[in-house]
Amino acid sequence: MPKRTGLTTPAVARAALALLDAEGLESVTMRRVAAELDVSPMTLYPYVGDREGLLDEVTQLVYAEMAAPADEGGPRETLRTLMREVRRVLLAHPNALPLVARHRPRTVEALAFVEAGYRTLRRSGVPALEVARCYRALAAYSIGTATVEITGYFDAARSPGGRPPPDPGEVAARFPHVAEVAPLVPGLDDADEFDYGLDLTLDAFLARHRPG
Amino acid sequence: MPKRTGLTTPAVARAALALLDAEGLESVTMRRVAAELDVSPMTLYPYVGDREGLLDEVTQLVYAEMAAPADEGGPRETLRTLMREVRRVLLAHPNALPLVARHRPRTVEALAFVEAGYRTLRRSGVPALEVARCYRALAAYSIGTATVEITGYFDAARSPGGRPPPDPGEVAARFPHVAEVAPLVPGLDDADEFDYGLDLTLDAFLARHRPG
DNA sequence: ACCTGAACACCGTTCAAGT
DNA sequence: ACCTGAACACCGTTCAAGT
Repeated sequence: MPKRTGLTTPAVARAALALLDAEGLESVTMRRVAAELDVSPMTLYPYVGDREGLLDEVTQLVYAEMAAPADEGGPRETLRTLMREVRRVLLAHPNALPLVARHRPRTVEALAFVEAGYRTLRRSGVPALEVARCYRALAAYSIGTATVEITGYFDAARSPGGRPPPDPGEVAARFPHVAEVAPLVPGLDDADEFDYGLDLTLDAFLARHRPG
Repeated sequence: MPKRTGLTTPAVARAALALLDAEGLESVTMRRVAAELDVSPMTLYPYVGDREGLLDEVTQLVYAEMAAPADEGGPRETLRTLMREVRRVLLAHPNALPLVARHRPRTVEALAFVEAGYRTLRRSGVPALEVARCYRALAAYSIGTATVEITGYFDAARSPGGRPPPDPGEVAARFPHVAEVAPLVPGLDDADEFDYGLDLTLDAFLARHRPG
């Protein structure tokens, strides 16, 4: 639809992604993105619909960065490679995590990666309905583990505004197991835990569908 | 610290939670919550620090609604009950999901539930470090599955702003497995898939720590 | 000590107008 | 047809002032 500015939807999304990576989600405003592109804020609307439409386009760019794995080796290895690629891209765009959690892959560029996952499972003989279940579970796994890792869910330091935490002595007295175990959680290695949980899931799933 | 208004931090958080449930996260503004309590916006600041502090307090209220399970039966049953309780509360406050994803349990009221989970595993003989790993994995599982379920991640209808989706014919031609499998995903039963994935994880985890 | 009003520096989006 | 400026109805937060 546009002409005079030479703008395109992906160009707008790319400017927004750069802003997202550099300054965070709350800095991705229609006005800031427009300023970055040297146009008036209202110019963006025909290209992206509204702010949430822009954020969806940004999410599609992130999905498009996930490279489909080569289709060699067993399904277990291929899916592991695929899931590590998801983790790699999400860690490269940590501020995009809330967007990935609410916009699924939709464009041709983004769906190539999804196709690879479905194809791997179907070719190894898993029925279509079971592939759907596995895909849903792996999507949840990606989002959940990335959230825990990226937000620093268990990092002690984060106490964002509000009241100070309750007296540690009181916590220790009332919740002895929290006192014992909680300090161990932030010391876990993110990559190790990712592989650990993924292997549990993949092993259990593929065992149910072993040919014969 | 306050006096003349009779306000307390939990009272402010309760007003904010009511607004969150009724109108969504973007309606939970300092000005709206203050209006609900018939005070000036600036009155809230001593009670909650800033907006994110208020949202953290709201999150603690949500965690506090998760009832600790009775400590009877095996760890598998107790953890299953506990995880279903997490799901129940998150579905009761769907708009709180992004908050749960960035604020962990912190208050005495919220930690009682966490203590129950740790205690169950420790009492059944799992070493503390392994309990930490299991807790981290279950937190990720809760957040991931709740995200997929609550946001309607796979529902076809959601196309939030932006361009129309690509031509379905083109998608089917280029991505035959997407065309075959993707329509099956939204038909899955959320509760069934929750239990399915949870059982996979718990079975695999507890098998590694069976006494003897 | 506790609360507030005005002000500052922002938002997304509508709408009428410009080229 | 494409782009824009002004305006509307909001934000969070700072600060000086009131009681």
